[in-house]
Amino acid sequence: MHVALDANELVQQRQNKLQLLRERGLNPYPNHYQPTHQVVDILGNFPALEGQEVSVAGRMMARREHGKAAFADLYDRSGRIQLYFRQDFLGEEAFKTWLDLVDIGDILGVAGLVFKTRRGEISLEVRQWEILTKSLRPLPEKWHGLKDVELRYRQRYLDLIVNPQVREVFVRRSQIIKGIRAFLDERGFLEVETPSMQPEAGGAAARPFITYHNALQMHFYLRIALELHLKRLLVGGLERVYELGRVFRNEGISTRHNPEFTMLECYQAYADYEDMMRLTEELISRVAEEVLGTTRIAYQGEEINLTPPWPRLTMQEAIRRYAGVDFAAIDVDAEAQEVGRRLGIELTGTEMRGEVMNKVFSEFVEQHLVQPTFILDYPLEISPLAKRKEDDSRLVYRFEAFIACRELANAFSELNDPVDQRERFVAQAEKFARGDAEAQKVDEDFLVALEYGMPPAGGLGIGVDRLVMLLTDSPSIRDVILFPTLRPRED
RNA sequence: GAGCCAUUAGCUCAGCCGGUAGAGCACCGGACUUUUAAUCCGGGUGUCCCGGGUUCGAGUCCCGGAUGGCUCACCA
Repeated sequence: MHVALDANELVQQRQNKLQLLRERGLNPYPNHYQPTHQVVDILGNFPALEGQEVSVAGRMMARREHGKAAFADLYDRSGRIQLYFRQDFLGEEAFKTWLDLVDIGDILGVAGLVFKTRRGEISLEVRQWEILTKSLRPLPEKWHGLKDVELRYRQRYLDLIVNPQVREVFVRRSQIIKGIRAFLDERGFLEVETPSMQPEAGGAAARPFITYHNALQMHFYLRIALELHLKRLLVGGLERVYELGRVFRNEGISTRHNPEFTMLECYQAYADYEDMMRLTEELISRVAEEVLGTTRIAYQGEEINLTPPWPRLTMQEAIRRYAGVDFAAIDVDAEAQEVGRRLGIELTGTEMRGEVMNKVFSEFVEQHLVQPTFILDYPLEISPLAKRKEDDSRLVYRFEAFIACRELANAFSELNDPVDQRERFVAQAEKFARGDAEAQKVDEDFLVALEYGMPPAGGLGIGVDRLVMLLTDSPSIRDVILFPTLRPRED
């Protein structure tokens, strides 16, 4: 891939042209160019601009030669405009130089008169042109675009140049994130930033990345969640906070998992998980409405209706419905394992009741949750940071939102009892000691914060990349991350 | 981490049963002053992913490796 610059003839030809430009006194990399218009301004204001002189800057992407005249396509960030070059308008020398020394892919500034061709296309009759950047490598083909997915990810700039749909996805991603901010800001949430490098990685069940700080002579973990620091801010009285932040999980890569990804977490004092359900469905439907103009979307051929309210189903009901077993009647771990095995689930024999429940859920229920659905009341064993239910101490006030069979949001009434929290951490630490690399450890610093008193609160986490996938109809998370994690290529 | 698939010109791809490398676009030379996948004439530009092996002969068959994709595992 890292072909030496002189490796092939096409590059050599361009380098020769670069040299010739310099010899003719043209700077192939000038410092400055000030276009008067963007392409979209010209296309959108043709009646007012017809016959006027304007200038635009952008990348030349196609050329159609006709002897002593030629057409070219110029793209800027707003769109494409056709350029018309004529020898008798430019003079023989300027015309020939453009013809001989400018290539597809070069970045140009052009000034000329706005007109419409015989075929009705708004175009620019070029009176002056200058090269703004000489391109030394040939671009991928215009008709088929760049298809090689490996090149698309490794050289995303090429993907963006030649595949216009790709740009659309990332424009939309930006709009989605802006929409999330606007929604939360309106409701009085304060956007904050918390550390990415932490002495312990907590707040989720995941293996962390480790890094090393030289001056402090110690290891840090890259965060796997935003949770524990945001809750410290509730203790501090901020009451409504959110962070849109990158988190890092040292796990496998798939169409739904990138090692670094973007999470939204928000926390609201004096709210519970019911409030967070309403917040979740309002947030997602509102963002869809803003970005797509509708809450009825298509994802990979499925019609999905995001209009609130979304149906709610407890995890036990869902399992009863789709797997035909009733965990409410099961109390001991061994009995739960027996039920799991009968359903064909592989178990090691160390699973607790709630862990079996979760496996059964994943295996039998998730595949049915195409339309937005809240699954509520999760087992306590797999929810060490959520508040215990008052009417069933085996469960917690927690829900996940599923859309298109995928977990999109995870939320709960936050556990603020420091004694209970310590016990949960200890249980997690025991699992870690038994070899569960994803279990959490006791976060003493966080416990001290809770001991000062955290108000009752609801918290919500949303996988932003997965939301963007949903709203851009993208099948892979790599389609919504500009530079997804890849193994570096050895040469 | 496992299974399957892919890797051939700058890009998109073909290449049969093993016989010495092909197309379109791009590019180079020529013609052409309103074309738009411009057109017409001429030109193939290559580490067939890498390394071994089998064979008279390997893009093709076998083994190993690299990278990527999909599925699975992992991801409460």
